[in-house]
Order: sequence, then C-alpha cells, then structure tokens
Amino acid sequence: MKLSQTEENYLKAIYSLAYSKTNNVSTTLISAALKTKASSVTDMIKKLADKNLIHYKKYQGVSLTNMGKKIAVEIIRKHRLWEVFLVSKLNYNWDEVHELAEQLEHIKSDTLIDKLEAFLEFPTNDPHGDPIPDKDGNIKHHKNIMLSSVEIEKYCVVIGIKDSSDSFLRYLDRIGIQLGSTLKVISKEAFDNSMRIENNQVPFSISNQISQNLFVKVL
Amino acid sequence: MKLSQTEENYLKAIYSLAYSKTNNVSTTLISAALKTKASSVTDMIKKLADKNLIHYKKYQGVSLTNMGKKIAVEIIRKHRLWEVFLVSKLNYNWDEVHELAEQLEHIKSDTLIDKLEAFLEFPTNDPHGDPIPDKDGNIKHHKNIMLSSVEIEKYCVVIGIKDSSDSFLRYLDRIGIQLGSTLKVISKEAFDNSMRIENNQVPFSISNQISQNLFVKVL
DNA sequence: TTTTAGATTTAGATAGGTCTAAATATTTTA
DNA sequence: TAAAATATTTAGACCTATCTAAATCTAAAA
Repeated sequence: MKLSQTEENYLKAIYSLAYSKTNNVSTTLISAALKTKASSVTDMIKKLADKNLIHYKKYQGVSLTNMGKKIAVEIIRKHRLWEVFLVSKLNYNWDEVHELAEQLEHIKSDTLIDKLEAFLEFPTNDPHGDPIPDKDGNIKHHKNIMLSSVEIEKYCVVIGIKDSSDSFLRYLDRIGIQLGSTLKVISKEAFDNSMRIENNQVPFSISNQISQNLFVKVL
Repeated sequence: MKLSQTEENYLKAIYSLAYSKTNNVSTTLISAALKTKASSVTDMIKKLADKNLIHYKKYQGVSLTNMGKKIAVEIIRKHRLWEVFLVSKLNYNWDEVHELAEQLEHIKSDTLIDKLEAFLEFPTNDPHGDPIPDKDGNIKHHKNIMLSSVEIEKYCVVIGIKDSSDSFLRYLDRIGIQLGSTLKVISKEAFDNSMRIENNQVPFSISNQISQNLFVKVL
C-alpha cells in the first residue's frame, strides 16, 4: 500500500489520539492535532476510509482498522528510531529531534529502518522514554506510573516523559533530570500537590504539573 | 528560500546536465532526465526563473544563476553524504543507495547535514568516488583520467566511476574492482579498444565501454 | 529559400491537499 | 423538548505539479 506523507500523518495522529480511548476520534480533534481545518479532515477521512485504513460513519468520528493501526505503528517505529539516531549518533539534544524525525519517518524503503535499528543496536526506547515498536508492530508499554503518585520516602527511576514539548524537556535539563535519574520523594504539599524530591542528594520542589508528566518505575 | 522537493530536483538535474557545458540546457534534456513531459518542464522553468534560480529566455534553454547553482550543490552535498552514511554505517552496497539518497537529500534542516558530516568524519568522496562539496559549496573535482587512456605497463588506482548505474556497479563487484583498486595495464587491442589489465595479480580483459567508465589516478 | 522535422510553448484538464463559506447534524442548555 | 451552541459535512475555489493536444517556433534538408 502506497501512502502519501499526508495520509501517513493522518494515521499517526488518529493513532495517538485514540490511544487509551474506546470512543472514536472526532474530526475536530484531528484538525487540531494536524493544524488543518475540519473540512480538510473530512475530505481526507473519506479517502482513508475508501482505502480501508479507518472505520468511518458520518458524524460519528473515526477509528483505525487493523491495517491502519499497523501502518501507524510502523511510522511511530520509524520516528522513534530516527530520534535515537539523531540523539545518540549526531549529538542532538532530546528537545531538538522531533521535527526532524517527523520528516525522516516518511522515507520510503523496505530495508532502511531495519538496518538503522541494527546499527543502533536494537534500542528499546526513544530519547523521551517512549517504547520502540518491534518489526512486527509489538510495543512494550511501560506501566504508566506518574511521579505524582509515588509515596513519600520511596525511590523511583524516571523512565519516560508524557508531554515531550521542547520547553518541558529543556526545563528537565536545567533541573538535572534525565531518563534513568533516580529520585526520592521527600514530601508532598496537600494544597497544591507540589512535591519535594531529591535527585543526586540535591533536594528541590516541583509542581504537580511537572510530577504528572514524568513516568517512573518505583524501586 | 524555501523550495519544494520537485524544485530542488529540477535544479539538481539542470546542474548535472550543464556540467562541463557552456551552452544552455534544453527543455527536452531536462524532461528526459526527470522523466516528465517537456510541457511540464516549461512550466517549472518559468517558476524557477521567477525565483531567480535560473536564466531563461523562451526557446533558448536555461542555465543556473549563482543562487541556483549554490542550491544545487547543497543538494548534491546532502545526497553524497547520505550515500556515505548508508554504505559505511548501514552496510548497504554501493549499487543500492542512490534511490534512498534521492529521498534523504530533501530533508530540511539547518544543522542535520553538518552534524552528519562530522559523524562520518568528513569524508571527501561518496561511495562511487564522486567528491563531496564542502559547507561552502567548494568541490574538489578530480582530474578526469579514464582507465582507457592509461598507457601500457603503467599502474593506476581507481578513484571514481562515471556511470554509476546499478548494473555497472554490480559488474565491478563481480570482477573485483572497487574504489582504491590498483590496476596494471598489460595491453590494448587496437581493433575494439578493449584492454587487458591486472588486478591483484589476476589478469583479465575489459571492453572499451568499461575502461571509459572508470576514473583513475596514474601512479 | 522554402519545406519539413523536431523542439518548445500554450491552453485546458486532472489529481492531491487545502481553504472559506454555507448547509446540515448533533449536543447542550435553558 | 425547543432553542442555541457546537461540530461536521458539502460545495466551490485555489495551488502545485503533472498531463495531452494543439499551436508556434527553430533548425535542418532539399
């Protein structure tokens, strides 16, 4: 199946929006995600439905077919492997690679991405901690434990970031938190849900917004 | 200046066709190179002339402006660096990389290609021996000495390939010739210009067509 | 130098992806 | 449950890049 870059982007967007949702994805949601107008989305939706990549009934929103899901996951695989390449080989920072990977993920080749994966020595996660789907589309989702829900006195390791916006990633750089950092929860403030934590023996406070954006594994 | 992939391909094609020619490049030549119709070329030519990337007068063919030349060389730089990456890092063969590089050369980024170049440790030539333009667009062309013009008894090193078609590259693989191979010219046949050469002590014959496709440096 | 062949350009059409404005459907709220 | 607000779809337009067919120009041959 040959798809245009645009079609691929729609599938990817629908996949991301549908994640952890049973209900269908609405036209407006897609248009917001892709920064297009709702009318453009309606047009494209029809096209993708004709190709059996999504389920669509007028006014009911859409969901991916198995075929559509497979393609979406392939694109995500490419995106994340390219991000690993950019960070680990070309020395980009983790907040600089998204846009570039958005382009690279659309390179068409039957062999490229598997060769890239081998060259990178089969990484399991991208620079933001998101899991890299394997060749067959299987994804090892880590359990979504947020730092905000870790109990006082417990230690945990940062394994992922929920909102990987550039500004958030740069904030993490500034306060010295990266993937693999071991944090200790010292205390929580009831009134604003901020928490006091320790990283490398250095204690500091973070807002609830921050602690809800960090996935951790409790030790 | 933001250019579409198509516009970039036109500039690249015009650059290659104009190489070592004083006269302008014709519409038909471009259409053949890009496998489009002449009428499509005329349309695009007007567009590129409006952007001051080519000189164009009706029925007179085109030539690149300095700006157009600069952009064409940048694309060639990207193409060749990606080819090096594919061969030296991802283990592609030299006959497999052209099509992929055609896609990768159009990735838009201010920093990517320089970082890639550093990662590859500043290669000077692509897998077919073609020189890689530097950041400022300077190209070190090697003198175009063909194997066919090397004198009997002389030794020479293969430094480039003129026609890098897949089939020719695979032929070279089969007979064991690669970039850097040292060849000795044993004899020449006057009637068909074929020549007998030696590679790693192994003597064999090659046709004139082959010997005119190999650039060499005489030792 | 006139005819003819070949190259080039123009005119009008098509396809993909987008948009605005208007029409229609659904959901919310009073 | 009817009115109002919001979401979605349709209709018609535009832009890019392409095509075919026809018109025009240039160069070669007679």
